[in-house]
Amino acid sequence: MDDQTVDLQDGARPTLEDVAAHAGVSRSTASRALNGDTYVSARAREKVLASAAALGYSPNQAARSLVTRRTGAVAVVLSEAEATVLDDPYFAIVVRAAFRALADAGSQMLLMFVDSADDVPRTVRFLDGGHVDGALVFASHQKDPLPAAVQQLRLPVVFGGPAGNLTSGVHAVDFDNRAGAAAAVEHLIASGRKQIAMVSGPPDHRAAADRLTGWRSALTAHKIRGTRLFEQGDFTIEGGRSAMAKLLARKPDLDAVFAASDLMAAGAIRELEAAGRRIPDDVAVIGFDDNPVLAPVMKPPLSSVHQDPRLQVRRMVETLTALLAGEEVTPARHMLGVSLTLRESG
Amino acid sequence: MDDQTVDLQDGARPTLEDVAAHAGVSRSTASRALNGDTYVSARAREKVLASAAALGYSPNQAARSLVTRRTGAVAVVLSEAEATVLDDPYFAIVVRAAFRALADAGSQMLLMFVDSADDVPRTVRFLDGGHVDGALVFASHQKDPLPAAVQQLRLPVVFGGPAGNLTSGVHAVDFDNRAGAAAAVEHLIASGRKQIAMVSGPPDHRAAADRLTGWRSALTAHKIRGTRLFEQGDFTIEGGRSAMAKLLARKPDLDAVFAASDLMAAGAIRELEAAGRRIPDDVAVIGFDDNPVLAPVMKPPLSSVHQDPRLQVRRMVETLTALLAGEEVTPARHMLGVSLTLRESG
DNA sequence: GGGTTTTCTGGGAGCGCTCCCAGAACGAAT
DNA sequence: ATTCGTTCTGGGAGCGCTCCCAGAAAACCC
Repeated sequence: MDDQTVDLQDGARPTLEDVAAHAGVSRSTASRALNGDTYVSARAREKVLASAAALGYSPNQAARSLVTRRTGAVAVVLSEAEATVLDDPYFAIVVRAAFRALADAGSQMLLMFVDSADDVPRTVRFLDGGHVDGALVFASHQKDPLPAAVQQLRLPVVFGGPAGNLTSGVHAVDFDNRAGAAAAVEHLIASGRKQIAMVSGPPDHRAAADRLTGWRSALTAHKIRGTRLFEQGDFTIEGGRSAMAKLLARKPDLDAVFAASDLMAAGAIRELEAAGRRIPDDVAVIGFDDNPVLAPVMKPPLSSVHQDPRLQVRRMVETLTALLAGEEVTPARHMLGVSLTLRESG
Repeated sequence: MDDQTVDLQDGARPTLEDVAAHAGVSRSTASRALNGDTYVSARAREKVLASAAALGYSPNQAARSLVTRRTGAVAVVLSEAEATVLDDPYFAIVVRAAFRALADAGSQMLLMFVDSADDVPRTVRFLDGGHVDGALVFASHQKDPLPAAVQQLRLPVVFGGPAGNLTSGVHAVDFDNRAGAAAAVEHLIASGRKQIAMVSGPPDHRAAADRLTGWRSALTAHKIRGTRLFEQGDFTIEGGRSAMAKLLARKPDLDAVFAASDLMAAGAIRELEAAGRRIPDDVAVIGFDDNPVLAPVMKPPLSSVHQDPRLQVRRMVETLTALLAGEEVTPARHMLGVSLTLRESG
């Protein structure tokens, strides 16, 4: 028995030194054994591992990151109004998927919300403070100052969706909003609809703008007039409803509506029904997002453009992981395809 | 000008030493000035602050926590099936509120999900690893092994809702599920309903069990029979729907349903309508949670038992903060009141 | 004025870890 | 045996910070 007796204060956490003493080796050897380094004899490794288990050792992360300059944590930043984050299951899915993907990559997820421009300095300071190794940033508004500020930092960052108004030099994983919108409109046209209105989103919102562009381009591609038959909503049910009301006032005989989000589609449907229109008989409705808690359970079930946030997050984490590993990754906007999920509404 | 010239490697982060040199004071004084300690002359404080700003200094968190034994991070652990977390905006609200409350308390939020029992050891190891100062744990299932495991650790923990099967010795902030359920049933009774069925939740789910008890006790308090007229759902729309189908088969002339969640209430309503019942004329329906994205927008708008997750989280953070400050807090289950929000469904 | 208290300052130690380096141990080749 | 290379080990330095302590400086008292 060459184990040494090590007496620990009862409340104290064992240190590497304690493990080493218990195993009868030096601190260096213990460190090497624990970290799987080369040049450790099988005998020493075994003893160290056993001692670590016996003492219930777990390394002090602070001490380790002080010397390795790695924290093992990645920030996930959601720069979005509170209501949006709450109403939209997209973010719940993203957060969830990010946790998984990061955990698999050996990192912890530090979740941060940015509500208003006031929060930006605080957030930037934190990100710059060496608390995290990298960041995944979701900022869909063009006016959002966060992306530009974050990009200044020497911190690996991957954006989800648009990166504010940054167009080049950034790592981003986005959906092909334009193609998705076009696909929805193409379907409406193919099924014989003539007056295809749109409930658009805030023009400041990049994805919303792209969806509007997709709608418009599909119409023009088919030489259909009425590319101004759109009204702006704010991604809420109420906003969708009032936009729909305006559209009905402008064009009572419209026979289809494409909404830039499922929530707005829900509002539009409510307004249409209040106005006595049957769906999809009188008016077909297609949404965007394929909101899993909304689209399938609506009455009628909502057709919607489907996107896969989990895939998006996985791609983002892959990119960030490569960046953290020091690989040379050329900054690029990675485009993810979307598809049309047809249900009963259109 | 008594500032000293400090040359930094261009990529290097300035250290406290750099700031001190730039300000012409010692490292100790710089530290005191930056941390707002006592006994620093106004002159020195100003110079240090100016130098820190000029150099863009931000303290190395690892070095600081190595000596202070504080990480400045708090884990928020959601031990819940993935689907539940996604479908239920309660968690989005909780996460959001926790971020705010913790940020206000000067802590970062480390969000962790525990999907299955397999995740428990990993999570416990992490929490025990000194990465966080404390934890807020949400674990609503009685069989969940996490609470007991976490409670073993010498880590300040506050539970949200039930703490698995732990009943005493824990800090917890819970809602008065029983009283809420009873209030809903009381209202149904008062408005003349005679056959009040219930769509309950999984018996393993503490809150669900309490809601069932509340329903039952309200019935017996009014000497109403039929305390076995309940069917179990699983907190999903589909589960609510099939439970409702069973209830209708058992008692076609029931005139009210209390559901242990809004999602199940939604399923119940769908089934009731499919069976030709009008709501609330034929059957009154009351849910639980007052799900903000669901209850107000349902057709008809759903009456529901309202609870305030934000308040819950704030209380939890208050308790944790006190614990972290070393205050002696007697472990207790803090009960939060709930209220009945009446809309059109019942 | 000397003495005492209060305010302020700088140096040293040390938190627990990783990494570098010199040297020991061990085998294989001369 | 002697040399050489490889494998393995322990000690020392240092990451950037906070805290303790001794001592300097200022302020206040008789």
